[in-house]
Amino acid sequence: MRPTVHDIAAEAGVSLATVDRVLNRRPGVKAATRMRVEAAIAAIGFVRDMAAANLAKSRVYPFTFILPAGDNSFMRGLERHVREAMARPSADRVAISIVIVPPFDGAAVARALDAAIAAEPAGIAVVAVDAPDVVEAALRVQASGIPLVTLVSDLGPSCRDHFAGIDNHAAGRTAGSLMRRFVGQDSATIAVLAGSMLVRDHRDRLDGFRAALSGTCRLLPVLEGQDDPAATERLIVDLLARHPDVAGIYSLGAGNRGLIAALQRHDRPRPRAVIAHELTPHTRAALEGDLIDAVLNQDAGHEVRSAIRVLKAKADGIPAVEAQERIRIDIFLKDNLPFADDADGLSLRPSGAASGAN
Amino acid sequence: MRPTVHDIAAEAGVSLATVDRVLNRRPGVKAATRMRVEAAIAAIGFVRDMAAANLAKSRVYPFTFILPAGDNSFMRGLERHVREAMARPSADRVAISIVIVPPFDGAAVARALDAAIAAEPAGIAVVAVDAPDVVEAALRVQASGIPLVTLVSDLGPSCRDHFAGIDNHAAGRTAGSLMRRFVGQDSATIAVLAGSMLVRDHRDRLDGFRAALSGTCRLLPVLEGQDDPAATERLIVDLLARHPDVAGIYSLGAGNRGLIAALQRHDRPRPRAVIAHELTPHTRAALEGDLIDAVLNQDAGHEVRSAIRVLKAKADGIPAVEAQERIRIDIFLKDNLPFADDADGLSLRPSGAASGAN
DNA sequence: GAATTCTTGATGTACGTAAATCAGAAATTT
DNA sequence: AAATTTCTGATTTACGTACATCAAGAATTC
Repeated sequence: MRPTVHDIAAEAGVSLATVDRVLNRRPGVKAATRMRVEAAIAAIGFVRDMAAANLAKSRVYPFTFILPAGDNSFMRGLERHVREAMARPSADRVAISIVIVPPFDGAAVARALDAAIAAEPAGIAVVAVDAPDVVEAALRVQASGIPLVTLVSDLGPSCRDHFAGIDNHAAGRTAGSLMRRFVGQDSATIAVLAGSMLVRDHRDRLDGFRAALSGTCRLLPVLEGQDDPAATERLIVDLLARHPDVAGIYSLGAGNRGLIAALQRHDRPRPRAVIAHELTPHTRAALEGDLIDAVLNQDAGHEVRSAIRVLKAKADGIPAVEAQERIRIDIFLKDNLPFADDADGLSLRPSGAASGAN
Repeated sequence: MRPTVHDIAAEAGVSLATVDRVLNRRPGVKAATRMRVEAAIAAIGFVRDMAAANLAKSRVYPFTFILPAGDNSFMRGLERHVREAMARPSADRVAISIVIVPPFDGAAVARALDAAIAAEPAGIAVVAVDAPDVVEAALRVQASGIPLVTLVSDLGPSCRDHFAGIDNHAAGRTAGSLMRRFVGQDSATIAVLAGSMLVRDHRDRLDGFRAALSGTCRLLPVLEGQDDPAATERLIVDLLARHPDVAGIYSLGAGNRGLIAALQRHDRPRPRAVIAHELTPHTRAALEGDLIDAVLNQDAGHEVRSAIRVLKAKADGIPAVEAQERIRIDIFLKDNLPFADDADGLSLRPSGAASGAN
């Protein structure tokens, strides 16, 4: 049996009330007595039963999640994972409210942050847009003492407590390495398709990609499709027409539907290597249909669960172990695809078994 | 506030005792009353507070983990993860005892299983050796009603309740796809290095690898190094001497130390593509030093946590959601390596922050 | 020495569920 | 109708912790 508070009291020769005062840092204990109790705690190796403690406290953690609207598969998958986390009874005593804001709209995110502050939650998670007014709002959040976690897309390290997302520079480097190996020859022509250079994660990926390829391939000017399927499709069709020698395409944003459509329409052999980001129903289908060679992915479920864990820890005043919350960069080929309802943004099944833990 | 048992009682117009009888399937409730209560549960959307329930039950889950001895980095990492799971206070009420048996020794595993049965744990996890006496012992475990999970290496599906490990055929296919892309040319000469064809996971990986490469490359006869560094090193040195044209090496077993040593000693350019399994300090160093191009990995921490979750579920009579417990096949290049104490088998740091959740 | 503060103990209630006991009520059998 | 069995209610204790209250002793100040 694990030692309990009673065992501490017996060991230290004090009453339960005193043990409680020490454990919960309540005033009214002489320094000498406090040390006796702490020695007893260490001696018998007591660890607080958090389940019982939370039960007694009947504590709830009200969290606010701010997510972008739009039909971006990845973001909708993210939202689904948040909703699953809300529904999951094991995710104890967290009460999440979701706020949806227009995509790529810094002002809207800033407003949502201020509204969240007013509601006084125990923590806020936000898919950030890297704009000055968002930074200011984030600083206001921190000033009001509410823990703040950025999700997927970061702000500067000084204006949030934690970033639950991947190292996008490393992701770009990974894409670059794969690209170099996949095209198989030096000085090949490579095209890069981004959503917008205004978002930090896209910029970071591009930097990493360039670094990994430096000197070995010829990079065409970056195409910006604004994550819009139609615009992206036009860009790619045009690219393929004007550069028949393109050996590889790296799509580092979310406009994969347009890319895939263009590749599908293309009548000549497609570029030797096509690498994209985020495993969605579309990229999955493209992988399976050999239109894409590799997909780099960040597991939205992990990110959401990690964000919740970190917010909880911060709310409890426990420092989160950063190393433990690092999000992996997954590489998927058609051969190691997980099942559809495991890791995807959007399940194609009707309701789908909740992908609870991992 | 979430509804409680009291709310059920009020809604159904029965007493708390009756609600308890229904919830815990105790006898002594008329069918009609039981249905009223169940309707009430559904109506108010009651979900049992598992934390409170376990507290009240003061239930503990004694589990036995049977792991192979030896200096195999992956296995030692696995053991470390089990010990971390034991130490973790959040992993509630599981009491794990670890049994170490000689590696590749079916008889020893079988004896350990029988000994475990005698101790009557709430569940057993075992790194299986695919031998007839192990199968028989596994069947005895099942006959005694104890849930059994195979870890990393499987037995037949009929003699265990669950397999906590990767789809090794898919892993082999993935390696094959990468290999084909990395060597970049058809009809290249590829060597395969295995531990032993007697273990199921190695066989499966080879099958998958062959399937992915079928018709495109020339596979040399499989080298069996018995996961022994010295023997493996000799095999590889000999291979490189006799087949200077080898374009790729796939190491599907655990003898990577020998492979790496041989590559290090090699004075001519190494084969274009070297792919290995399991991220350990050795393979990590080799990745970083460009001796290996890619490492396929199964996350030992995930596997251990998944095994525990499944055993717990089985012990509670709840069917585990198989899809949710599927273990990913990770692909690591030097560019997307996680930090050392994140996912590795063995941390090189002194004690290391426990990689608790994920 | 009295008044005040600080420290500690004793005790009780609460959280949501489990589990046991005993007493009735209702339904069934004789 | 009586005896029996089956069902249901009421109540209590427990799990491990949190938290509040009251009283009493110890230490401090005036």
